[in-house]
Amino acid sequence: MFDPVEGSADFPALEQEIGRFWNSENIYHKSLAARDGAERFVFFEGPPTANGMPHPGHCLTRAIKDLFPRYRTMRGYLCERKAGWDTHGLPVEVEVCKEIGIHSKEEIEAFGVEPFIQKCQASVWQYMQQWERLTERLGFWVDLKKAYVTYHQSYVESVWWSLKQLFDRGMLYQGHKIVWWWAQGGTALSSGEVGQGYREVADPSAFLKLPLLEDAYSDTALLVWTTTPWTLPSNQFAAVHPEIEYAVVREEPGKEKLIVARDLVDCLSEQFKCAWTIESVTPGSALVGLRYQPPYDDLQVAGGASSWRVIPADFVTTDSGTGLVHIAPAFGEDDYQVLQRERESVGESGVPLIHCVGPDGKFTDNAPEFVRRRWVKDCDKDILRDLKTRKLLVHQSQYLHDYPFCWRADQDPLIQYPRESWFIRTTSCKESMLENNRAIQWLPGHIQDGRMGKFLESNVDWALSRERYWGTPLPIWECTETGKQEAIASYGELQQKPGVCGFEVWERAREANPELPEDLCVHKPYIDAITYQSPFAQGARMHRVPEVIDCWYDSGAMPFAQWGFPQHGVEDFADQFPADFISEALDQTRGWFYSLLAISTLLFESEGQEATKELGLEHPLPHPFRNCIVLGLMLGEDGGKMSKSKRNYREPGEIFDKYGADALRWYFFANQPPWTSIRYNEQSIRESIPEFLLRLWNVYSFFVIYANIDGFEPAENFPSLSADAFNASLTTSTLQHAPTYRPMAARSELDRWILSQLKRTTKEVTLAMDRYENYEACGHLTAFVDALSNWYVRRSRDRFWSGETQSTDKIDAYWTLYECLITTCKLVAPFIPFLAESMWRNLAQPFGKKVAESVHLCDYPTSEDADVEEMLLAQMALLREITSLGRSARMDAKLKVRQPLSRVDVVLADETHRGWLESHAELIKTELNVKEVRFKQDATDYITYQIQPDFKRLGPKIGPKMPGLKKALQQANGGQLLAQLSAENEVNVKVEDASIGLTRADLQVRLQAKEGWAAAQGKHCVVVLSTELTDALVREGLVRDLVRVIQDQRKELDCAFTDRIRLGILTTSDTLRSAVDEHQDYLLSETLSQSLVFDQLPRSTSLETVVGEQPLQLFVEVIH
RNA sequence: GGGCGUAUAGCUCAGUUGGUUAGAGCGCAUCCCUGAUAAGGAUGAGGUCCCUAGUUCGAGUCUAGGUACGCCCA
Repeated sequence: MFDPVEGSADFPALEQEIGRFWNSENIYHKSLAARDGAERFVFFEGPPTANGMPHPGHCLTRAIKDLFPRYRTMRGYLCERKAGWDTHGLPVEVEVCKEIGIHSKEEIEAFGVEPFIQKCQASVWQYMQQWERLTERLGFWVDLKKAYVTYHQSYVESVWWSLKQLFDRGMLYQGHKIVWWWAQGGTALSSGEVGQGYREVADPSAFLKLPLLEDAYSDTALLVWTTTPWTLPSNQFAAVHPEIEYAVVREEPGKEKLIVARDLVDCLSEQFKCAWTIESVTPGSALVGLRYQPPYDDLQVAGGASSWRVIPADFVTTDSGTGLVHIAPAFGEDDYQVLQRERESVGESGVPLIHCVGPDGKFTDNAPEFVRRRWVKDCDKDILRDLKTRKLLVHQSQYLHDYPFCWRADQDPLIQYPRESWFIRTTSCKESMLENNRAIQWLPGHIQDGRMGKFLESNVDWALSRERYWGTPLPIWECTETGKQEAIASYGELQQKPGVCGFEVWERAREANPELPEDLCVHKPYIDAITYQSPFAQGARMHRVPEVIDCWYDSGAMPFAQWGFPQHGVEDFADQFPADFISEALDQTRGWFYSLLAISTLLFESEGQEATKELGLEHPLPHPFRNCIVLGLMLGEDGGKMSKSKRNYREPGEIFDKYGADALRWYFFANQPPWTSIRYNEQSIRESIPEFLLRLWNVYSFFVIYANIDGFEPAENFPSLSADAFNASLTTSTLQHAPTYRPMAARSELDRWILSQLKRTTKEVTLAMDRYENYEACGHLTAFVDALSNWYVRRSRDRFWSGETQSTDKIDAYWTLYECLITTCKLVAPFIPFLAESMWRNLAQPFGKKVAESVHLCDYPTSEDADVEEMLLAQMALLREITSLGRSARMDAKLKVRQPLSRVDVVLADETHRGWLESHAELIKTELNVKEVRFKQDATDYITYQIQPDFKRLGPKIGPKMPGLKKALQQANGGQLLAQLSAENEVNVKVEDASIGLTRADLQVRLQAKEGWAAAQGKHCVVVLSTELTDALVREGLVRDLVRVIQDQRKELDCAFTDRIRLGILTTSDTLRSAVDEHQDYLLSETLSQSLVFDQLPRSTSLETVVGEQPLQLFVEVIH
């Protein structure tokens, strides 16, 4: 006996129960143990941060991350799934600041770095429970207990180790970086944060003169444009494009001359409402080197001789401005690079950075007196007024553009500002990164050359350091005397240093609070306290530099840091690198995907190869991952970004409770390829249930109901097989030992058909999944379940209902359906693990402990080509088309299926399968409720043949003659043409004076039903109905209709399937009465009636109704 | 402003190396089935394949330009 199955499934409840089973029986770990020693399938978990609520987007990521490891495990690979948590970074600090109600770095310092860090550590786990619940409820199998955590000491030390490698190889260096700076908060913002804060503002737009100091250009000034007047006191250069032409213009004789790009002369003079005449034209290159009078010369610096000159720059355009660009290297990325280049050409010390703004965003004492100590943006107006009085301002207006503000304090504009920063020389391994990138299989493919490729091409050195608190401390110690630096790879290494001290700060903290996690000892401020004797100078001490690192580096280091490599996990790392599969959303291209690639390439190539060899690693040029599915972004129900405040999505928890995790998973996998951005939509999730889950469930439930009624016991009298011979996944090779099991070849055609279909599906699904194409795989599964439900089961119902419980045919049907279901639940297990498990547990249960206790411990089905009867599949498809067309024709003629008809004629476009179809006339008759089926070859009475060239075949041969041929064939008599073809094998068609010889293969034939027939045409055939109704047919139809009414009534009366009834019919219709007389036996047996009278039945319910057009009163009495 | 992507039925989305009648599900309409039954099934209506130009015998598909939206970067 199988456990009875509910007709209407409660998937959420079922899933909870399965989840408990997995937990209590440790199924995940058993699935690993079962693959012990097998080839690995390596999966890396991109660590989410647990200090934000998980939302539907995370469900997609986690569903995909679950699908392929499950699939591969069933395919025989060992796939460990180690969870991970990203715990460092600014977002954590911001959360904590919010909690204690502070903002700036000063306030953090005042609050105390120590308590602040402790709060950060605690805050990291704020939403841990929600994450764990979601992970479990979704069925994402991942080892949460062994999760790697980026703030853990072992992780931090692993990161330190890698940074020391880089430092020792000169790949880690200090330099300046122009950052977006939040002056009020005293911190740089990451690009992501800056991106959030752009909004349109009106800034001043000023055109001003920079008078040239060269004799050859007396009384001439450069005209430059700026939208940030506050940067003018820091002006250092004026840039021109060497290949642009510049014009010297003058408004009227005697007045001063101006230099602007020639192409902009008209546009600017119009804007300024002045009439310029061009005096001369010169290429930009001729202007290079000219000295000019800066707007402010308060910053005369010794040795700054090369400043305040015209320099060449490629980024200068004539799209806006004047074609001459004011350069303030302190306040612009491009500008800063100009300075760097100048420094390279004249020697580092030659060109100091002109700079008169403090980190607080206020002018320093180097600035002109009237702006000192004032917030720079407030000084724009005063600076312009000052320029005006000095007659340097040519024109002034407003300029609308996007400008970034602080995302936390949206009144604070950000400014670009130079900061001392640590860099990783990623540009030195750009080529290797590109090479690695090419070795990765990206899905979708365009990421490779597109977003990732382009990003790598424009690679700049990685700005690693952050002037923050909660992050992996940069493990560099610096000599107080000489400034010389060295990198440290572990806490232990530090403890070994001569004259080391400062551990007491940590120890005191630990004493004061024994609960404090040990891991904090490698964090600020404790680590900062540790100093040691300098090896570089007698008596000097080594102090750590204050910075922490970019948390993207943390995540990119996970391939080795998750194991604590190289202090621990050397073998684990060797075994599980690189990854076979990773997946995250598109936004990780420049995030995790890049950090993985960059770190892996940096560490393990060139010099690193030596270390690689020493450590026994096999991969000289690693691509840290082989296959990467880049998920599309998930949008809210309104097509906009998902946003909590807009409430444009459902919480995952709600979805799980209402529809279940399988429904959500199937929606993700089967509705679109995962890389398209999808619109999260509750409706579609709901629809994935009847479309697939419920259909499968219904077949399963059908099987269980009847198997139990008929006592079908697959394990009954099963021979005792050795453990080797008995496959715990219940494959054919095992089932075939059952005494009543007959080989596929011996079974009926329908059985062979569905089993062929099953095997083909298995093959297609496997091929698709091996290519990481879940969407395609789901398509095949949907088609199979449809075939199983809507053709196999439907066509087989009579066999299951037959009274001969032990007939071979019936038992074949059970075995066929059983095998289909057993295999299907293995096929769908990676996709909808809960439902699959529930089915498996029940279906396999008769075999007891010999079978796998979980479907996820099974081997994935495989198929042999030889078992697929391709011909049969094609024939059955044609048969289904014929019945479908027959129904269509009936619909047109308004003849319902219950009304028997005398005949259908089927005209085939291709005669290949005619013989087979003729032998299946019986089936067509039943499906279409007709008395006779005729296959006709010549059917010109009701068919016209439309002949078209086979474009694909003839295109290359006849090319331009195609339209002519098409027309000629259209006009020809199709029937004749085909007749001629079958007689002579070739016909000649005249096209534009040429004659083209055509064979049957060169043509495509379409059939078209002529008007006036109840006919329907498909791709391969036309079905024509005989619509003539004889009295006998009408009578038969009436009885079938009557049967339906009686069956309705049985249902109304809550009859059990086996209840017998008595019938009474009162009617004035002779037609109906004679119809009933004629078909009485049929009527009685169909409705399980013991008797029929044309009279009332006293103790019964009655029903007034109409059958056909005949009114009657029906009496049904249930016999108890 | 630059890069990448997307645009196909009322909605959500497919659409193979270019092949001439563009598909699915939902919704809608009409109907069927009634021993899987608060399910199931059939049929139908519904399309300027974003626009313009080009390449080609042939373009939803390739090229160029444009429009709208999204993401990334500024």
